[in-house]
Amino acid sequence: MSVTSPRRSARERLLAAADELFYAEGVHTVGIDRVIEHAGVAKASLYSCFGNKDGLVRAYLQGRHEQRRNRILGRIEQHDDPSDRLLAVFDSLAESAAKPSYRGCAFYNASAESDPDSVAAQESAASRAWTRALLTDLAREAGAADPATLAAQLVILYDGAMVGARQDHDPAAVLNARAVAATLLAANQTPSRVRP
Amino acid sequence: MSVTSPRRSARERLLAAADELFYAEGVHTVGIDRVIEHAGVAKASLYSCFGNKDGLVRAYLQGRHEQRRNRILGRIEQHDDPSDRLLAVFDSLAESAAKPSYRGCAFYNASAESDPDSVAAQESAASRAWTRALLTDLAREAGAADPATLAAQLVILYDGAMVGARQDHDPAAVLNARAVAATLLAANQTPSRVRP
DNA sequence: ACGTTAACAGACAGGTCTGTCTAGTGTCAG
DNA sequence: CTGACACTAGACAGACCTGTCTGTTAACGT
Repeated sequence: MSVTSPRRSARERLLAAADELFYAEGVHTVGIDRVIEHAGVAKASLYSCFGNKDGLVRAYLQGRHEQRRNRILGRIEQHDDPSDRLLAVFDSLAESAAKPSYRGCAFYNASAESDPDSVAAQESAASRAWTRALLTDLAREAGAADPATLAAQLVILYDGAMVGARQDHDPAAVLNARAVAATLLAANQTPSRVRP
Repeated sequence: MSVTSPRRSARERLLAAADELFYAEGVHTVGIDRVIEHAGVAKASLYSCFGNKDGLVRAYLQGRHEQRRNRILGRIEQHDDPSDRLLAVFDSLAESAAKPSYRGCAFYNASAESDPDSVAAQESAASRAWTRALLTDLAREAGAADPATLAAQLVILYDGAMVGARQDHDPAAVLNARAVAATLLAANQTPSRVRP
């Protein structure tokens, strides 16, 4: 009884270990043996839970997507003003990029080491489609004259901020991107819809 | 006689093969055997020319940097107007991203599969520093009020365009980034310096 | 003619990686 | 008590990867 379990299940420990190691060092660099050692789990448990390494990679990326989604939606909900809600997406990224463990976009990193039709590419596409749809909705709600085009520009800023913060070891790129996003949004808003 | 050689040297063929395979499939995924087979070169020649695989990776990335540098500078020289010269950096990227073989930034891709103090990370930092300095100079010559800040924003757009064009298989991201860059430049230019 | 140099082909060692398999341990329901 | 279940430990096969080594061939300068 007490809590659900005195020790987390093998699956949970494997996912936690994969999340940490794959993100820090890359899905290709980190071998199965490293993951099971870090998780304190037998190899057979890994193959019983996830089938093969690709299955573990997929679960790792899906978990990353869900975490990111929850962080962003949580940030958005803290605001009422439509412009603030849109910019909250960048605030969420700023928070992530400020952590010492930040290593850029898990999806891009994973697909950079894999072939174009790999699990990583599939999950990356899904995650990008969600982000783009979210930004399009937020742009529309903020009164953008052309939500789709503005969202495309915001995606570029978001991607560029992720890359820059990682490669230059400097989260300031996210603040710069947020500032440009605010400028673009203001320029794109239909004046008649602006409330005093 | 005739041309310099009836056949390119082993070093040249190795670099060409490495450039093609490493860029298309990743420095980690592609093994030494694949490279020498594709180059039609003996393994001993590779180790004689480059010492080890890291040496080949370094030469591959340095070659990529030089090619990119030449492409960009060639584009810039085609223009006299300072704003056009700055935007030529994005035109050069648009040309690259339109090719079917485009796979994003070779430096980011290579460093995504390697540890933070690897050859890839070093060459990536060098290449990024060059790009940032170039954009700062071009921004200054175009009359930007704050060349350093504008360059930082342009780097974000450049990175974001590279990532977007790759992950979405759509070079339109570069055109969007170029449009935003033109807007930022116009907003940042000191009006007094504009010539009629 | 001769030595140097660059290049070739390919075997080999030593290591790592994925994935399978055997065998044993602990827990819990009925 | 018993059987199902989840898990552990670790050996193993087969593939692949880097780097070394041996031996051969061809061009070129002196």
